[in-house]
Amino acid sequence: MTLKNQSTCRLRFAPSPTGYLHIGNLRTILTNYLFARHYGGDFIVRLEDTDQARIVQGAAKEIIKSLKWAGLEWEEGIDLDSRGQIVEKGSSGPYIQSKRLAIYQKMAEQLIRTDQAYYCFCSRKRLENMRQTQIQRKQAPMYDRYCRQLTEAEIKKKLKNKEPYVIRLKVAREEETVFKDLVRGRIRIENRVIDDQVLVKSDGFPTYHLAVVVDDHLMKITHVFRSEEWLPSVPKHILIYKAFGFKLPYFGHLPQLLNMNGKKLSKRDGEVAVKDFRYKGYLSEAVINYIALLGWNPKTTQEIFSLEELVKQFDERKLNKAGAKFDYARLNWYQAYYLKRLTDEKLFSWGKAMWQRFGIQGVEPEQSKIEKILLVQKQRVGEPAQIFKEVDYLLKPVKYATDLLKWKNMSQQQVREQLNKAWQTLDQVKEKDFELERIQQVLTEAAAEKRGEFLWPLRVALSGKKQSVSPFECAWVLGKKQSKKRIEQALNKIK
RNA sequence: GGCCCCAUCGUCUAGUGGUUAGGACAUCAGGUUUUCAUCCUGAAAACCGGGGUUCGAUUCCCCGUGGGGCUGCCA
Repeated sequence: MTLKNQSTCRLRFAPSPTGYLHIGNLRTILTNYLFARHYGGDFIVRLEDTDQARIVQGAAKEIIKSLKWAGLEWEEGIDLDSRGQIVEKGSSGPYIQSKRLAIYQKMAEQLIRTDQAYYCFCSRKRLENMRQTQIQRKQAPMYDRYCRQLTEAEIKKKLKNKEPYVIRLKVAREEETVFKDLVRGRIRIENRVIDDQVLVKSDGFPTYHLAVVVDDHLMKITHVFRSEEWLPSVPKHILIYKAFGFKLPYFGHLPQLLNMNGKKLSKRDGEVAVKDFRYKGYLSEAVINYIALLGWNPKTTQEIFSLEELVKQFDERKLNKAGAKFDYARLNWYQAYYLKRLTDEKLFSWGKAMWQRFGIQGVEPEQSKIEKILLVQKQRVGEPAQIFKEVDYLLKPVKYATDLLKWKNMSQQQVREQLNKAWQTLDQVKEKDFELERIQQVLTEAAAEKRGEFLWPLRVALSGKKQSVSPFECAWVLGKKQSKKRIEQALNKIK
């Protein structure tokens, strides 16, 4: 039933520019993307800006940026040009719904001509009163179809008087809608629970229901994966498809992303915008890998997937039905995994941006020092935003209690001897040889059997901390001069 | 209220009409290490409940329960 080895499948992502791209939304997009790529089809990005009141300036651009950050590519739809302006590409456009109003109007009128839709002149007040009465009577709130009974003459008169109207779909309530969902299998809904859906609003804009059907048809969309909140709307869509005589696409309704309390993941649960993950330093590889496995898995024990690997292994039959809780701990594990494996080039460019956001105020280290810190810290993971703060002792002067220099029951005299030895050892390394490997080698040799006695005071002298990165790494990052100076300062403290 | 969807360790999940119910994250313990982290080893940890079908149900069916969603001139 789903096409295999067919190059003509076309899938889309159709965001509303009402806010930033939500992480749950990215997961849904990813499913569409993986399906399109796996079967060699097209991926399209269309803007659904039919709710004029809720449009947020700049949201569309931000959404596109998030998609690009995630590493997704598409052949048709809206995109950003080199100056960051929204442009359109592809031959099925326009891809912005507000530019397609004439199309929807024409299609809606066609439904009226064929007696499958009708004008409704009911005021919002009447609708609201009706709804309240129905709720009080414990009835399902639904339009009472008052305007279905209007005569031809009445309608003409009202239109002539420019009375505001909407266009509603005529739903045959005695029938039932049955369809096969790609994720959930057979679903049956009785039409008596389906309202005479508004297709065109009084401002002339289509509702989602009309626009999505018309556009998906005109843009030849073959498969639609979307969040399960759309499941109850499917009969409406199918009814519209049938009213037009359009061929149905395949639908697949994906479970939602939940917070750790099992509720729909929302802003209250922390930052859920894709751009926030990016800002905080999460790598797109980690985010993609993690969310791909929320609701889908390969049925093997493989946990690590690149985007390419996901495309290759994608199988819509392996999509899950149950909602998945978003667990930051697991995302962090992926983050650690990918951070460690970043090429130096990528690590440095990532780190540069991280320093700009989360660097230490009042300190402006050389680029090479930041790079050394990155190389050290990538092994130690933790919160991306803490990467520099965790090692602030390498960037700022240190303060510590003299006693901290003592390893177990060492005497001051012993500490002094060990620090002197460390100083001399480092002093003998030439400036140009002052690399991590060399430092580790000479210090380890100098320590011989007494690693604790030698390395602990040295590490404290260099870091001022009970817990820190290794003394080798401290010395390497600080450089020869700074390292010697810190050892001297430690020696002064125990005079 | 009505309708729809869902249900395996704390979390993401694998799996089967008969399994020691598997893996990963997190947790805990031990090891490595100058400390912390990493890393290695190990442990604890689950089939929502009740009926039915069956020689036998976590698995199939029904009913509950719980959770989620929809019920807008939002999407």
